[in-house]
Amino acid sequence: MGKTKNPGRRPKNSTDLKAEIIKAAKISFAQLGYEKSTIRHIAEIAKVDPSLIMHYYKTKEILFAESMEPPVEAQAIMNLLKVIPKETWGAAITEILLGEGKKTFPQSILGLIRAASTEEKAAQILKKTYEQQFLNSFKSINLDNFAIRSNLMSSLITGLIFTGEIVNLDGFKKASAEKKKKILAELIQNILTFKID
Amino acid sequence: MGKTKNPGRRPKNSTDLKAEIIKAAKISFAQLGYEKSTIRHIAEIAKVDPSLIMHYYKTKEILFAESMEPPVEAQAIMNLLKVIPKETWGAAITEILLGEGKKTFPQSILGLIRAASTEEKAAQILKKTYEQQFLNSFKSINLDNFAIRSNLMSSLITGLIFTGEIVNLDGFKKASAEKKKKILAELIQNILTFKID
DNA sequence: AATACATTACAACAAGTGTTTAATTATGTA
DNA sequence: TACATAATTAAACACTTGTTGTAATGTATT
Repeated sequence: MGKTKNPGRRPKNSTDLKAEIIKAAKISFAQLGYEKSTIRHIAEIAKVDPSLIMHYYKTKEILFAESMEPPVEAQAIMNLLKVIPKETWGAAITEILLGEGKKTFPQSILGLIRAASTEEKAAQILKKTYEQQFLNSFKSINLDNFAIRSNLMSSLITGLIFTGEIVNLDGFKKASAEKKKKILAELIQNILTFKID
Repeated sequence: MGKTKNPGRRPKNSTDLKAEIIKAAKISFAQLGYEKSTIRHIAEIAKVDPSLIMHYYKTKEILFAESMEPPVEAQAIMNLLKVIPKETWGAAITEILLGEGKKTFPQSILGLIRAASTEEKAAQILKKTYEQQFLNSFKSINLDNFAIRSNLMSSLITGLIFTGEIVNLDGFKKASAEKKKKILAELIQNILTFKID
């Protein structure tokens, strides 16, 4: 892996620098946001010449857009809610989000959140993500006040990631995996079932 | 208010451009974040020459720091919790946050949230704000798991503002003021009183 | 072997950035 | 009235940014 000092066409099975660039872009955008992620910096991470980035992706905006694929645990939630009893929703969704091995929320969404603050495009992707993930799911099972409840779900996830990863509050983060799950399940259950009207 | 085309010392009670600058900086940082808020743009809003900004505040970072005063409804919460019954906490805090005339969350905190994504300094201020506002309050009344619960409170506020103002989800925003209060009260009450251990 | 072409590198540009320097005007003070 | 000094501006500097132009080198194809 890495920079080849000399130019020239590479053999078919050499390192795919185009992929390397996207990988680097994802890391940089997630850590630094859009503006602070300079082409030169991304190039350095990918061990690539800056102009190579422009060669493959014509502009920084395109690079950004292509490195921001929305996370897709979407369908899982909808399918699940249809077949399990209401009282177990909280625990079930929690399992999707934090279950088996994942002790934190998906990293990809952190990048989206960070970038969304200043990049309209990121905000739009994030919106669509949440809508697919929650709004559509809740709507399809005819949950009352689904728009509000899905907003609250999105809000919960966003808030936890933001306060944990960006603001560096550790109250929730420091809790044991078990405790975290229990808490999250409780909150979600409440959001989905508390009486509104 | 406004730019005076000619240089020269102003009479004692002329418009205080220094204040005008901070006001413009707040607006710009809140709307655009740190990087996109150029000195020239801020100067334009304040109707002032860019170099005047550098004259009063030596660097952009200083200007940023001075325009980020933390919002201070802090004490109110703590004092309140001490004297009212547990069952009314949710409604009471809601009243502080959304009561009387304020139909949205304080604007100043939106700027902090937006900037925190890329500016460590803003993140720190936000952290301190939340700690003063919630953590200390909850601790002082010996609320069980106060660190977790205050993290959840911070998370709730952050999430609602972020999804509402940045991601542009409108499920919650579109609800009537009355409904909003009711929902917020319910969520807060749950966060503060649900059984953890 | 010749040629086309994909892949990379180097160097430079134009625009925008934060910042500095020097000059200009008006006020307060002696 | 004269002078020091605060308030403001205009112009430029040094640097970084995204981006481009051009050249070099290798692989695939014929």
